[in-house]
Amino acid sequence: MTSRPAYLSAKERREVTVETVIDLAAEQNPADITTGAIAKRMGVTQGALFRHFPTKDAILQTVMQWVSERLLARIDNATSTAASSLGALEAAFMAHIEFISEHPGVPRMLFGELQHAEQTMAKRITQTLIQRYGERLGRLIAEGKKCGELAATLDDKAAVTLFIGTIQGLVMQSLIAGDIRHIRSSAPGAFALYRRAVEAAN
Amino acid sequence: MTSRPAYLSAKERREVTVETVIDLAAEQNPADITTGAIAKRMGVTQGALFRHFPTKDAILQTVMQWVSERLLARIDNATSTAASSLGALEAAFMAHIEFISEHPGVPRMLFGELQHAEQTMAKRITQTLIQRYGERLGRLIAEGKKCGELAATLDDKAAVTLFIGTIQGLVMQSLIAGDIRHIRSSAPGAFALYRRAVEAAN
DNA sequence: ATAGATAGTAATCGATTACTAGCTATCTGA
DNA sequence: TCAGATAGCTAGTAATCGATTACTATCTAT
Repeated sequence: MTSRPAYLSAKERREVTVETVIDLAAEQNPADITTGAIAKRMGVTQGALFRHFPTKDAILQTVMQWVSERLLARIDNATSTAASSLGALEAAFMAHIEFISEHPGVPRMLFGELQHAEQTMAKRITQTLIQRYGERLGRLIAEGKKCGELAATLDDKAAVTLFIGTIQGLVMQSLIAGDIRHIRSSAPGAFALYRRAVEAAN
Repeated sequence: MTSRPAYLSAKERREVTVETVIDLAAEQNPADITTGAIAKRMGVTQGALFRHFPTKDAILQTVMQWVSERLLARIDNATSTAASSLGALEAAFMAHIEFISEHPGVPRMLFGELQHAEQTMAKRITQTLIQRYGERLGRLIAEGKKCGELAATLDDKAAVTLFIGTIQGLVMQSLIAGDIRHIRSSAPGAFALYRRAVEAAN
């Protein structure tokens, strides 16, 4: 029986903090997540957080960085094994849905960060994430048009926006239903519609 | 030169309060709108608000009620004059975009309310709004399928979700760009894609 | 004109927030 | 083993928030 150490290293504590914030975001409004709530969930006093992060925004920065790396890695991994452009888009779509299913707080934090008026670092990281995400999608779409799989007349930017919007619609629906699990079962039908919107006529 | 009265009636003050909140939501995170900020914008002290509203949530309730009535009225008006189901969907889409252009804070407040974990009255009103909105769309879609204008195999619920998602995607794009004005010019292209997704093959 | 009703002010309250200082407990490496 | 480094705790701070109270200014109906 290995007893876990009473103290965590700085690195471990930071990792646990990130996971805790993401867990909390799945249960409550990200804007209402206090440093006290994070600490309580970790079984630590509130002041202890500030041994490892200078400010609360630094915590959120780290969280969004974590999200950014993981999500983009999943997308890259999913699209790399696809045979066609449309297949890659579908794989990316499903990978994103899978990621959200595992971390339901992520889309809430994402949108929450974008809402801020001030340019916080956390917001900047979030904007960069979506920008990179959009670039990857744009590449897939351009590729699909070139090889005739997608409609030649397709508006690339609109196709990217619709891709993100399709996911966002599913997220919103699950927010209203109050049950994130439905997002997995609704995802194939949602992508089928997206496919119709972008694919070439046959 | 008509000088406006020093005091407003209770009714007028409530109306001004609603408009002020919607204005503020266009500029900052709805979650960060304080009673002090609302009062300051109105040129009144913070305590004065509580002459006309028992709590802050009562203010937000009134705001969401205002949004609900106005938005649904616009949708109903837009769809009533349309010749076809697809035309009605397009009219509803454009009416919604127009509403958002006039009140950029509205989609932010909507999403913000849905984020809350607790079942506040303001959240309940927001859920009802989206439910009614969805019902109207569902009726248009079912009608379009019956008359052969939309694909017979179309998944009704997915079509409703995608409609809302398409708008949500435009909102998100404008949040990132930091400029709500682009939503108007991007809207036609976005709806063109939606149309491709739902219309019957020809 | 004036009395009652109502709209707004000034000041303050208690609760909550992010953050900090000073101390203690635990870990780690020579 | 033991000393320096580090993780965590206790107990605060100042600032901010929604809400209340006691009072004043303005409006309105007779």
